[in-house]
This record gives sequence, structure tokens and C-alpha cells, in this order.
Amino acid sequence: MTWNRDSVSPAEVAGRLAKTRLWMSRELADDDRKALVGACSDIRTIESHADIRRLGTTTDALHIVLDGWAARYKRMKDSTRHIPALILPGDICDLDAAMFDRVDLGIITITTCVVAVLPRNRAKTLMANHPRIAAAFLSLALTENAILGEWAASIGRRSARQRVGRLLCELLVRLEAVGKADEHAYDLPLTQEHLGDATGLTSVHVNRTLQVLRTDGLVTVQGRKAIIHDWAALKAMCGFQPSYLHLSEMDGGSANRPVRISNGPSPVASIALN
Amino acid sequence: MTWNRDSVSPAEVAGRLAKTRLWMSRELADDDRKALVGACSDIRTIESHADIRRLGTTTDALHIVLDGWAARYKRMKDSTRHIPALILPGDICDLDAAMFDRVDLGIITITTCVVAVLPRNRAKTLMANHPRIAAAFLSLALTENAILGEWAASIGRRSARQRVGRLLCELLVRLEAVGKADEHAYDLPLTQEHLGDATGLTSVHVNRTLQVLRTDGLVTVQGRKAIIHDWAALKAMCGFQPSYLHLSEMDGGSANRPVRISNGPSPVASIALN
DNA sequence: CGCATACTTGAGCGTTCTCAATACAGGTGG
DNA sequence: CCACCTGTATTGAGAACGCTCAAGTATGCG
Repeated sequence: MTWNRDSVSPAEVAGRLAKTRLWMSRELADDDRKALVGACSDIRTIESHADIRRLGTTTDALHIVLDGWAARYKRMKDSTRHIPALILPGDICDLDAAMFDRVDLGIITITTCVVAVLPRNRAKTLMANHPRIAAAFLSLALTENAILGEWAASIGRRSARQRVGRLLCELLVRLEAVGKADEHAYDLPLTQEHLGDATGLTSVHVNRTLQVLRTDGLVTVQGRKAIIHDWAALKAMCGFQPSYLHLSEMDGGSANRPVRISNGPSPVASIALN
Repeated sequence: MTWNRDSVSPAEVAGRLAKTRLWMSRELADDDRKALVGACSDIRTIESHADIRRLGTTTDALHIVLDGWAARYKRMKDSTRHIPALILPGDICDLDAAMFDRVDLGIITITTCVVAVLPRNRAKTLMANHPRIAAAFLSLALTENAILGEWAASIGRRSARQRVGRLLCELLVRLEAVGKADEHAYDLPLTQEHLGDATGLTSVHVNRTLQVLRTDGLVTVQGRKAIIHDWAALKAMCGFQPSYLHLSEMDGGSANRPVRISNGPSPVASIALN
């Protein structure tokens, strides 16, 4: 199902954007957020396991994920897959579309996703007229850089247990930052194959690794849920430090504790919309 | 040895910056480049195997590498190292310093490096007043993202031969783009340990892998030089496609062939400097 | 000329992979 | 409501790729 943007009120768009990392960027002022609302061309719902963008095509719009999970992926010549990034609610799933039209990475939904569409030409205009939006984009891109580097280091230099453990840690912290995780548990819609493609392992080995993590009393992944039993031990086992996620750079953000975005005076969606 | 910026004329700074990827970005206009020259606080020479920035400190300036090689690195708890990025002449080695002051990655020189220093506050002012510079920064950050993702995919899903082969391919193309490679040969100041830390292998295995690549007639790495014997076969063996480097997005750039930046009307350093 | 760093080689081991079979879960249609 | 069907999870056995440890050889710098 797809709505035209006109069928959604600006207030509705603002309300939905309010939970995104772009919106919460400490760089932005209210008039930046207002301009952002006006620039989104529509809001779309995309079914699970569908392409947000297909490999080998071109693209002309950014997609801001309002709800649902997605993944960037790449295919090797032998048809194996790699997932360089998981996209959670509030993330921009294809920031590269702001500058490039060629597509080396595909994007698939993992669950049903609601996305706001921001056409490239409007994004460029936004950046030209709102330097703080440009700064926010850069900040997001650099954060992705840090995450990507962390993942590459894991794949290259850490054991399977540490890789899987770290991914589960990262997801907890990122989900907490957007209010999508309880104390130490969260919905995990990934299959073991997704986990393998993200960590450079096979799904078979992910399976065995998860069993070890569970019997060690660290974390249980079962039935699309992750439950962390011993956060301190898990962090220690895999050397996880959340600073690379740069969550404290967000307004209302905190690197470790759940965020209630409905509190906090500044970045909520209550700005006046003409 | 360190020069104060004042001891270097603006024209000299412009001439040196002219070979950088930032300068050559197709986003920039002449007045952006002029502002950039004015914003660099000094030009420094740093000896090889020295820290450009140390792990666990903070940073307040970007460094644009005018000459020499450097590497971003990270250390695991067991003291093994990972290199998520190699920095070649013309690259910005710490774009993250534009937005963040915390430092999760160190940067070391591999050879003697000449760097231009751009303080963060000046970089932010530049971005605020010159949207095209902000766009160029974003473009560079997104290109780094693409490279990082490609490296992660290699480490996770490709064989040792392909990983090393691809790295050698990438270096050829990137060096050609800045006029630092011959037909199919280039100076390679990396040790086998550097290569291993970048590809997720041990130096011992890099050694054996290089031997295989040589006996297969693909490439010889010896005496700080890489000589590619069969470019087509090497590319085919490791599935290398240079599009992810986004070199064609640079003014005067070309994804495959050497670039003579002294030709081309627009991005040369002959802009008028007041 | 001597020392430090980098490279090379060998042997054995271990983590992770491959292949393959089986069990389970969720959704669909009869 | 059950039978089926597809996708996902689980288990086993054997093989492979890359690692570790260790010794020995170049190479380059002071």
C-alpha cells in the first residue's frame, strides 16, 4: 500500500519523523525540521522481504525508515550474500542516494517497513539552504562509518562468539535509543542467515554459536526475541563499548539507557507547521 | 618538522591542496576552494610510523594528506590490530573529526606524510557558509562508507587470495586517480603485517597468499613495489569492479585511467587568491 | 658491521565451512 | 481442522582454510 504524501498531513509527517535519528540530530533547529517535513514526497508502506532498492539499478531518493527493519546487502560472484548494515526504525537506509545515483548495494526489508521518501533533488536543496541539515547528514554518514569499521574489525579479528555477541549488544543499544527495547530484551526479526550474513559466518555456525551463548548464560535468541541474561558478562566477553555508535550526539539521546522521546523539550514534533 | 601556515604562501597551499580528493570534488566552485585554502591552519610534515592521532585521546582538527600513506587502526583487547582504512595522498584521514571529538580509531603514518591541518571549528564554519563544501564532505564520507562495506564483505565472504588481490586492485585504481601509479605498477609501502591487518589475515598467511598470486602470474609484490602482470585475470579472479570507489564523481577523475590534474580547465590551483 | 625489522618456511592445530539429513513452525488451502 | 508446504532451525561428520608457534633468512638502517 502506498499513500501519496498529500494524503498525509504535515503534522502527521512531523509526528512520524520525530522518532528518526535525523530529526533528533542535535545539529537541527526547528526551521530545519519544518523544511524537512515539507521535503518528504510521500510515506510508503513496504511489505517484508521486498526490495527497497534493487541491485544494479539507479536511485533518485532517500528513504527514512519510520518503522520496521531493513538491511543493506551485497552479493558475491558465488551468490553468497553479505550484509554491511542493518537498518532500524529511525535510520536512513540509503544516505548514499543523497550524492550518488549508481547502486552497488541493494536494500531489502526484513519486516514490513514504513518509510518516508525524500527525493534526491529535494535533499540537495535542503542541504544547500539548511547547512544544519547538511551537518546532520554528515554526522549520520560518519556514524555509519564508525559502525562499518567496527563490523569489519569484528569479522576480521574476533571469534564467532564475539561477533554474534557484539551484534546483539549493538542492536540492544540502538533499539533502546529509539525506545524499541525493554530492559534487556528486544524483538529480533532476523533469521540466523541474516545474522550470518552480517557477521561473516554461515547460518549453521551462527546456530551453534547462539547455543553456546545461551548455555553460557549470556543471551537467549529464540522465537524472534533476544533476551540478554547477563549484560555485564556479555559486554566483557566481546569487549563491547557503545561509544562508536555516537548516540550521545543525538538530542535526547543517551548511549545506554532507554530514551523517551516524548519527554524532552526540544526535538519533539510539536513545532508549528504553517 | 612543522611549518606554521603563515610561512607557506596561499598559492603554495592551493597548489598542494589541488591534488586532493576534496579539492577535485565536482561539488566545489572556485570560491569554495579559495575559502578552503584560507581555512587550513598549517601544513605539517610527520615522520613515518608516527601517530597522526593517538587512540583514546580527543581531536579538534581534520588532516588532509597531501603526500604519503597513512592508516586508520583499531586495537582489539588481545592487542591484535585491525586497519579499516588506508589513507593515500589526497585523502582526508579523519573526516570524523569534523563532527566528533571522541576518538575510537587511531591514525598512524606509514611513510613520511605531509598534511594540511583544518581545525574543526573552521571546518564547521566552512560547511555553514559553503554548502558545496558540506556536500563534498558528505560525498567523501559516503565514498568511505562504500569502501568500508566492500572491505567488510571481502573479509567476511571472500578467500584470502581474493581479499589480497582486491586490495591490490583497489590501491592501483586509487593511486592512478591521483597520478601515483604507472601503467600497472606502484610503490607499495605496506608491510605484510599491514596487508594482513587490512584484510583480516595474519602476516604469515599474507605471505603465502602473495606467493600464490605471483606464481599464478597475477601480481608481484616485492621490495615495496606492486607489479600487476595480468590485470584482466586478476580482476576476474577476485571480482573487482571499481565503481564503488566513486572516482568518476571527481572533476577530472576517471575510474580506471591515470588522471593528469594539470590538464582540465576547472579544478586546477590557478584560481585567483586575494 | 651489527642490530632491528621484515620476510620466509615448516609442521600441526583449530575454528569455521560444507554437505546432508532431520525436525520444527507458520501459513494456506482443501 | 487437518494436511501440506515452505522457510527456518538443528544436528552430525568430515574437510579446509587460515592460524599458531617457532626457527631461520633477508634486508635495511645507523
